[in-house]
Amino acid sequence: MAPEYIEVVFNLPLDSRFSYTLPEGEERTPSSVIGCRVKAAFGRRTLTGWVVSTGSVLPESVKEAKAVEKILDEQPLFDDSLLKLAQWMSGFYLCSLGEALSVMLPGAKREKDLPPLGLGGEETDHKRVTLSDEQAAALQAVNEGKDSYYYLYGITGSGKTEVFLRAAEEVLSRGKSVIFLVPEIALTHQMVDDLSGRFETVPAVLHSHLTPSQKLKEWRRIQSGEARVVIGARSAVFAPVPDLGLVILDEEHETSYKSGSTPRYHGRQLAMKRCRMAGAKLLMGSATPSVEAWSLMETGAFKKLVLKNRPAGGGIPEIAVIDLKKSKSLLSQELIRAMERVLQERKQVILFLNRRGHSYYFHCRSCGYEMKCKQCSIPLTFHKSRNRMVCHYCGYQESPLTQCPECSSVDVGYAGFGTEQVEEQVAAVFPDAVMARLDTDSARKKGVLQETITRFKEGQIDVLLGTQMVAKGLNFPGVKLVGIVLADSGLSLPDFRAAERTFSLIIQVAGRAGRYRNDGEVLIQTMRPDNPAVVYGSRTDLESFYSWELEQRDIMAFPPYSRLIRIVFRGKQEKPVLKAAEELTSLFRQAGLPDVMGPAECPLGVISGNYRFHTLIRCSEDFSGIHRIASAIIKGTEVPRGVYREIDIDPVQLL
DNA sequence: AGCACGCCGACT
DNA sequence: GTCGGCGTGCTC
Repeated sequence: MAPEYIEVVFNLPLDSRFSYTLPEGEERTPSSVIGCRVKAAFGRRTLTGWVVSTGSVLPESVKEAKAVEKILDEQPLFDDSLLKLAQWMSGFYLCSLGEALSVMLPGAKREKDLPPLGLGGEETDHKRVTLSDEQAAALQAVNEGKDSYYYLYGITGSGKTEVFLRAAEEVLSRGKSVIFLVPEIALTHQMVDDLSGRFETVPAVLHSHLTPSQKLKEWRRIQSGEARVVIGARSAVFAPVPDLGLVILDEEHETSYKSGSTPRYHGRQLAMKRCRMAGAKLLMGSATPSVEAWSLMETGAFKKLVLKNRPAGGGIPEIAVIDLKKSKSLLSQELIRAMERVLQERKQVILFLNRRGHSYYFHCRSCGYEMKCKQCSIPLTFHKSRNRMVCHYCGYQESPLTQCPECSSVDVGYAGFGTEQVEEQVAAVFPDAVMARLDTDSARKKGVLQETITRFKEGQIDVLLGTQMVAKGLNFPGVKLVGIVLADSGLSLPDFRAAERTFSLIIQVAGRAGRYRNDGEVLIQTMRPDNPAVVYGSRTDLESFYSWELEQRDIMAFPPYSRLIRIVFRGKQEKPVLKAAEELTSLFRQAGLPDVMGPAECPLGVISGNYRFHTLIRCSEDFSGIHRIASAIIKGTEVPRGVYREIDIDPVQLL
């Protein structure tokens, strides 16, 4: 008997499917609309949902199915393989099927004609370079190997991108498609420029800043097989390519591959799963692999391919560590002298500052009182240009104090530093240097980012002062000196990955300096010159760092020697939040889960007025067994009103 | 997640 | 007498 009903899921935390009939006069069959969106009455409102299956019978409790108001798509948006992937996501990350589908193609509205994206970038000339021996060997290994997962571990400037492109060409020549993942949206444009003209098809671009109609337009171009190369950030791993041959995941170590909201999926994990389901290959790459990836290379789960040399020249820069404890100023004499030298040669300088918050706070010099956000538990950051104290979590602002509320001392003021203060000092020491700032604040204004980068590339700027974003994938030929103003600013975070992040930052930043020249110079200022992340980072000694870090992880039974399941509870009232956390945690313990930690206050105990507690389940063995038990317990419990629960499988941030 | 219904407290 | 608090239950 042909099925009569369509089964629909919604973007709600509900596990059930809801049966509907097709609208009056609909000529399509139920099974032909699987993968389409529908507009349907749901309770007292009308929602958009996804058709995920068909049915011949209604559940016992349902008297009569309503008809769907409208089928929104002519053709399905998801095929069977993507529905299966969504199903897997829902089970693994503990979200509903509707939530999983909604992150795969969020906010898509109606279809209309738009010019395809991906054009308009400057055409780079694609002179065909000859591959070095190790590039050729890596390429051959990927093209001809039998493994599913490949890792291209190569120093900055060793030509990873060229290997990626050749591997993509090979796959395209066999009539298959390629998904190319980059860690953030800003890098998609650069990658589109690099790829345009290189392949016959205009690459499709997918990321969360596209408008819904743009997104849908690209989605259709991919589905139809017109665009066989897809470039995008995390969510592009769901691109509906009909015949997937290869997923490339650039800068594998980047934490932006992990989603920060439900479902908290990891792009690398999904790429692995999708490749396995499609029989495709996954090619990852980085100069500083994540500790997990390193460990998987050692076990052979990832086929390790190494690029040791820089075909375009440029050596490993000289890296000097400066102990900032001995310096009175945040610009040490050594750094100032190095800058003088470089600027005199008319070469460029990048000054790198790790984070803007934390390091620029307002305090009382008599009693140590520190201004903190009343809503969040973190220190307020002083913004001199606006003379305001700002919370970087909730946006709360107030004026700086003139007197200490604790001890009434008037000896209060700001300490530590942010880009603004570094800017001031540089301006004082080098009044003739042209300086620009590149951080999330200044990049918020549209076009400022691109303009600054262009001006810097053209040599109109002498000193570029930046945060995180300067470290990533931007190539500046004129840079001779890179200074890391305070390398260890992340080390005091209560996070087991702090050392890994600091180390990878030093290596990535240092890679900027020597990219195009042999005489690149790197200065690392630090309060902890003896910390292994700093020591091994300054020697570019990756082997030693990973071996030391893996030993620490082993001792502490942290990933990759275990896997974590984190459950966060939050709410405006502390008591019910803690109570809910305690109840679930004791259920975990009663079920005999071996390694349950918590509940404990989160390192950021209050954010935007919400109290936060978390419980960690550490799985040193039998992850899937523990995952199954924990899932059942979580699904079998409810949280009271006003308390919110978030599940994070394989968390990367524990704040 | 919403949105309704429903059952007890202080107010024009 | 009612307006409104948020506990509980349901959505095909």
